[in-house]
Amino acid sequence: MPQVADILIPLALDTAYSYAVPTGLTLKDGDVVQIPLGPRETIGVVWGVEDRASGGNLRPVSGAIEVAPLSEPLRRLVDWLARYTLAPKGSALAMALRLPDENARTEIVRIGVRSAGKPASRPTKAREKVLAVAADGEVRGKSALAKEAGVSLSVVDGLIDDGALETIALVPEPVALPPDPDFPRQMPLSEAQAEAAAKLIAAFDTVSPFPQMQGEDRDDLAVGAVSSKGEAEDRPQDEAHPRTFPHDPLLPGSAPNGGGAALSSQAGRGDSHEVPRAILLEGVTGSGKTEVYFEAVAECVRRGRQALVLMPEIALTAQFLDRFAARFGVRPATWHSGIGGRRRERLRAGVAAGEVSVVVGARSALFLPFTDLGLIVVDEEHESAYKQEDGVHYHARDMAVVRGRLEGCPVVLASATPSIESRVNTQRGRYGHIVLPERFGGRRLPDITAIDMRLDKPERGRFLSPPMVAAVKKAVADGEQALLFLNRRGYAPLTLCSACGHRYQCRNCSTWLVEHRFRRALVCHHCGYTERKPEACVECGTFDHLTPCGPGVERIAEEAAELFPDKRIIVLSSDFPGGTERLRQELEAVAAGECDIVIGTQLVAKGHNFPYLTLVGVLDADIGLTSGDPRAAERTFQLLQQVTGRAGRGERPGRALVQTYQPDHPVIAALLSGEAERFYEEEIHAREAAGLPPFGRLAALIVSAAQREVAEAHGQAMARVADPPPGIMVLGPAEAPLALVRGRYRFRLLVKTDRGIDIQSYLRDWLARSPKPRGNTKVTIDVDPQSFL
DNA sequence: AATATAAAATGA
DNA sequence: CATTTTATATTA
Repeated sequence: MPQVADILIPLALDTAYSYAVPTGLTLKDGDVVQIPLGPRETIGVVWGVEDRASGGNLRPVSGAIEVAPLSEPLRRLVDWLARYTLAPKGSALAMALRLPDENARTEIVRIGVRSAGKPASRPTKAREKVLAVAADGEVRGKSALAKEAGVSLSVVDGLIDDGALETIALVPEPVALPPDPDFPRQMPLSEAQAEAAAKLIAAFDTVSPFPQMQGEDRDDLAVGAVSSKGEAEDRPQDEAHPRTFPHDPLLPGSAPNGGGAALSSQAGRGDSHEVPRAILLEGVTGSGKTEVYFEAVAECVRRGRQALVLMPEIALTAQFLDRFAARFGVRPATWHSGIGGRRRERLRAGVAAGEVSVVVGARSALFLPFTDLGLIVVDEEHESAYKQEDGVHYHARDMAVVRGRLEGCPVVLASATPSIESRVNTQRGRYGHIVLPERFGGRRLPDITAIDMRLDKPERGRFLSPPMVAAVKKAVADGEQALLFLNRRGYAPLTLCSACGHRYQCRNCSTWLVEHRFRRALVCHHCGYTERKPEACVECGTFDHLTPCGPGVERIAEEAAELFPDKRIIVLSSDFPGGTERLRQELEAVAAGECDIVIGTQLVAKGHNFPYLTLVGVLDADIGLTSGDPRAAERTFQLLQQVTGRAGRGERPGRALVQTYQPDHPVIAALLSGEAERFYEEEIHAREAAGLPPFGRLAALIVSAAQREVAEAHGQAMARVADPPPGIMVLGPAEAPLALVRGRYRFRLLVKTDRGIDIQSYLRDWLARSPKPRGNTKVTIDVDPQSFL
């Protein structure tokens, strides 16, 4: 019987294409094959094979490619991802299968050298130094040998020509050395840590393994799928998303025991005996969460299975890798966007072969071809960096929960400041919850005190209030480190001419230009537009009347330098002069105590630990509280809790001072009292009272109008949704100003649907049926289905 | 994504 | 009307 294979191609195609399987070729699901597509050849993955006559008009599969096939859980993850994010299946596949890089194919053989045992014909001082180093007979890289001997490369080359050194092809170093789960640890776990670790380890035996997953479970893998009414929201409907593949247990309607009708949204929900989909590991800053989940990683390795630790890219620091090495004896294999070429391919191959047991990586590591995944840890689970906002829109934390269920392995979400989603999920019993309420080693959390800026005013033109100045003065006098936190890059967020009142604005974005004094430029933080800072006002021509309004970190540095002239001050922000490598070095230097006062943006709140830091001064806690973002309060609270938590993690106790104009604001009050729980309760209630779900499946609908004149003719550049289509709830704003972004007017609003429909095509159809706007306006819709509220 | 085809703009 | 640029459709 001839065979037909359904091949999914890693392109923006939503359906698999059928190809004839040539006689003599055996294919099974997941195999990677080469296929003709139009006039060219590409690769694809077998998504299904059927015994049937091809009908004669199908093109044949060209051949199989000798790489590890995609495992069933990974294929199901692709299906799930595509459906959940409304992305074409092929695009989802492209996350897990990248076309083989031609550069990576050609193996680069590194040449090593070692002593040939005979002396140099004409010995020189430099040559002797090299031979002395090489005398041990070890093989070294050429440059490594030259560096060790303190000579230049040409000396080594000369000795090779001379015959005193012999060359040897280096075996490529392994992508990762095996971590040792029983490596002697330097610091014993605290009682609380040991207890938490034991709970995590117990989870290895309670997760439901993959083959048993069935019934309502299948549909209910969803992670962010709870509305205010607590009903499932993301149950896709068959008619909106016709099934293409013969057997896909994740899709409703294909269950052996009755299909879609049995998929009650109530079934299985809220059952306390149900196995949790993930475990939230919540530990205050300094509680040693990492050490706790390292124990789960160790247990996973002991069981011979693979572990994946996801981190936001910025948190993948040398500091973290060293902590890993202190526990496991070696640094882990790492995966992030910067890893390319051969290294990337070899790591993939190592993971697929099961040789690499632990991978620490950024969100894209989620799609690595693990053969036997036994644990996923999502560190800093609240981080918004887990959201991919271009291409396929997905949230890596949530997809980690999905992959964990598909692989039948525990998923640990770790954070000091968990997201609202995870809190709600723990409240509802969907996620387990382990709490570490106290710091490791008996250290205390920093005392947080507010400075009411209405009472303690800074001097004119200054931004540090007297109590803040006094606290910094005392800390540095005692030889301690102080951090002044202000989440604003540059010198001043707004520049105006005091002669004519002209405000410098971005020509693309309707935002104010931020002065960067070091660079002598005005910069738009929205689109990156930069112009030289003018000598005279561009509007009225007056000299010396450009006035900076408000502070940025550069301006604070200026003030601090005047107040503390003999102290070492450093400014750390993402636009650090000298690039990321220099920035990394500076962060290390600060951690080593080579600095007295750090002035930083949110960059310093994440990833790095500063053991000498005892004082954190938040210069403006109110930033971000008034923005239109519905998550503003949550984000601000998390950021402030993270940054104040930097203090006092070393020997000496820490404290934090918070400058604010609204000490009674719920966010500030919660921060001061340390009552995070209550804050989140209130936040969740507030959202429900406002008719918003605590979170849900949302789409941001972006309407772009092509022409400025037309947009402005339409009622003062305001756009509105007069009549949303049924099934779509507009969360707001119903009417909003058009923002000019890269030459196009855009209008962004949040919509929500509780139906399993394809939001994008649904809205397109609705738009096509709506009355057309006058003039030459082109309206397009772009949907971002992963913008969780 | 790569390629084919259609449509629009350019130019003598 | 041929040539070049740009937008849109197709790939099994």
